[in-house]
Amino acid sequence: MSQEASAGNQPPTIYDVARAAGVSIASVSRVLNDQGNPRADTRQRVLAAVAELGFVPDGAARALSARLKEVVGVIVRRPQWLDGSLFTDEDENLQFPDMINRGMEIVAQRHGFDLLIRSVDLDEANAGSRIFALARKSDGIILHDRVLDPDQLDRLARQLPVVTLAGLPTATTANVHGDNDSGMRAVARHLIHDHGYRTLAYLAGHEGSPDSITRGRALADEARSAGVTLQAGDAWQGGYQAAGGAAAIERLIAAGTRLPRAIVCANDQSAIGVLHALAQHGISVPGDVAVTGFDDMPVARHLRPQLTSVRQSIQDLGATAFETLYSMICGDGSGVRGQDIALPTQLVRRRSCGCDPQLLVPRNAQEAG
Amino acid sequence: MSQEASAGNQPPTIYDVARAAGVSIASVSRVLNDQGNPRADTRQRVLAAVAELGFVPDGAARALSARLKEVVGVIVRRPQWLDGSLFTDEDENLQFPDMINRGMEIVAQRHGFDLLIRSVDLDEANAGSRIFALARKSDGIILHDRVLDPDQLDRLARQLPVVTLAGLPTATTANVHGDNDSGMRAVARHLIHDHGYRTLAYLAGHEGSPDSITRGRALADEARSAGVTLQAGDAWQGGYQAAGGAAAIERLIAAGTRLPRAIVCANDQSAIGVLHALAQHGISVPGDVAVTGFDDMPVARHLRPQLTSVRQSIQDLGATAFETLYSMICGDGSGVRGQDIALPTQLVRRRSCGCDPQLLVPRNAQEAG
DNA sequence: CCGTTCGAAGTAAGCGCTTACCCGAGGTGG
DNA sequence: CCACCTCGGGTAAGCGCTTACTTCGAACGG
Repeated sequence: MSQEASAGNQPPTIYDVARAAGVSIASVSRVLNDQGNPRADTRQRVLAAVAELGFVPDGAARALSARLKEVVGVIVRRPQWLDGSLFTDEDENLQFPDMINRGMEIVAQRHGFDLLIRSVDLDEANAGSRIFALARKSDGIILHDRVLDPDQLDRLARQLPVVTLAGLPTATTANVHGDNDSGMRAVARHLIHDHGYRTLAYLAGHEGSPDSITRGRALADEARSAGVTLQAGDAWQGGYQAAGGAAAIERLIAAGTRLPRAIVCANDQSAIGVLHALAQHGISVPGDVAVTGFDDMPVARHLRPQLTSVRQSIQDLGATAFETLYSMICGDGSGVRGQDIALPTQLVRRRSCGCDPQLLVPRNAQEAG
Repeated sequence: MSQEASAGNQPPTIYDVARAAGVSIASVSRVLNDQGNPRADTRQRVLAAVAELGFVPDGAARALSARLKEVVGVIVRRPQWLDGSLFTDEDENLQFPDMINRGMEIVAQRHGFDLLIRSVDLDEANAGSRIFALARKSDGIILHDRVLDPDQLDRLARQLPVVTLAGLPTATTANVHGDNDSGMRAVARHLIHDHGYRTLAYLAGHEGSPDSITRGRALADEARSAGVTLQAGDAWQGGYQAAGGAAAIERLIAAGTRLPRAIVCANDQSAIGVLHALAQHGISVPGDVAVTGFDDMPVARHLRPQLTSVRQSIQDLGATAFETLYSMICGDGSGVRGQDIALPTQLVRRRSCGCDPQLLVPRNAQEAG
């Protein structure tokens, strides 16, 4: 309590502690890191001095010396803004990555790690260099959503452990994603067999997204084998965003296209836009057109009608990504490099697909899932 | 491209660059930091070597030497979980802090800073020490939502710059918050004078929250001067959470309490719970009871009925907090310490208060706000 | 009783940068 | 023509830790 008297104080260093305890800085370090076995009284004196001074080791010095920063960098892709639309204020687009980050953070804490979060515009010219710069502040990197081309990814992975989310694994990186295939097949079978819909459409996410591609492919496959019609392609691009979903529907209606019986959206966000556009035109959901999402974001159950979606345990996605990265940082991680880790998904039936929630499992059981 | 041949390479150091360029490490450092005026050819050689090797300086070494980590720590309060409720999966509670963080991050980027994010349970015994530990990895700290008691806050602020969000300023810290007072007064006047409601209730946020207290006080003041009844107190605690809002309404209905004409919620999140509970009991909103929120989260406009709320520019809150902290870190910051910075708020009228959106300003203008 | 061993604690060498300081070459004025 | 100044660039001293290596004292056996 003594030398913190005046404001603007520098925090105490290990030297201050050593002096106060009457030992060398090496002893202080040993006590703090449980190395060697100090005599009981030495230990006591050090601990007392630490408590007295409120000493906490400086992160940078520790990192430099121990070659471990206890920080992992996270790169989030900032959505490009679609101007002039109803959904200009698309902050909510980031809810999905934010929830994933939350999952990482909770697990990271258990290992004494923190997350250094940086977002990048994809069209940003130097996105790559900003990612490499973050790398030098971290022990490992988690990349959301395909932010680096394969060459650069490879170069990055050579320097430090890298895990991707919803990307593609490489020889040196691991990838974590929801089980898109079985999730989407469950949606498709439900719409086709349980509801008997014969015309479907797939509103895709952004181009090149492995998630979107896999989901689309699974849906197409199920549609084909059931012999039902599937619309997809250029007219059906939602870009994972509400504005994109709404715009797609507007264009289709303006073009006089006959809408399919059910619209399967690549994620919940774009489904929100679809629901909104349909409502604007007085088209009833699910009466005229059924709509489904993917992700089961918390907002899905607050929509009218409540949105049928595919639940991924979003926090698990983050937690798994972190654990995988951690094993590469601290263990040898040889077992995980190159792996593609799929987490289970589960169809959540609500009103928007045509189901009557009253007839389903009791609400609490369903919601608690 | 030469020494990155094999996997698992260490990134190049400043020594590698110096050797490649045939200069000393000091020259490399000078070129990279624009110190002194190196001869043109020296500069060229260094830059070429940097590009060739893909050199990026190590963050820890730079931080240790320059006494600047270019990192600010952010402490978010993790919500305590309310078990067994419909809203168990309250991930969305973190949407508000996440959006604030987004605002910080965007501004931080412009200054080359990154955010180190850590969440704490309030009931966690060592929340304080975890915050102090984060401090040693950062150049400054931003505290969301009252996570530290005044004594510890003061001790922390002695060691490094601190800005609080929705807290209270101290002699050495600055605080940033939305203008709760005028926002809430706008809600109150609208409900009382425009709609003529004569019985109101205030569903409070969590205890001790300065935001909640200020909002409640403003509402009470307006109610008093208009001579209308205001219910508040123990029965009207929502804890800022949907589950809390729903539970409060359930308890009131179970107790046979007659509901007021309008329920003013401390935030949008708890309003969601209120809307839900009212719907469960077949109570019409806004026909029987009007409901308002606060914050104008993106989800507010997707609710049925759309939620009347008070818009705060959430990202501005974060951006302002960062800029304030930055001026304390890099400038002298003497001007901002002790300040309480209020950002403007704006009433957004939607359906849930009884307004007919069709009669209001055109949708796009309103939504784009 | 002395040589040996063992273990606790001190000494010092980095970790990869920034920067104060110094040196030497070139240009100026007396 | 020499003393002096300028300025680009090298040398080296840290920044605050961790840890390999060393030292020293106590305990032990022969």
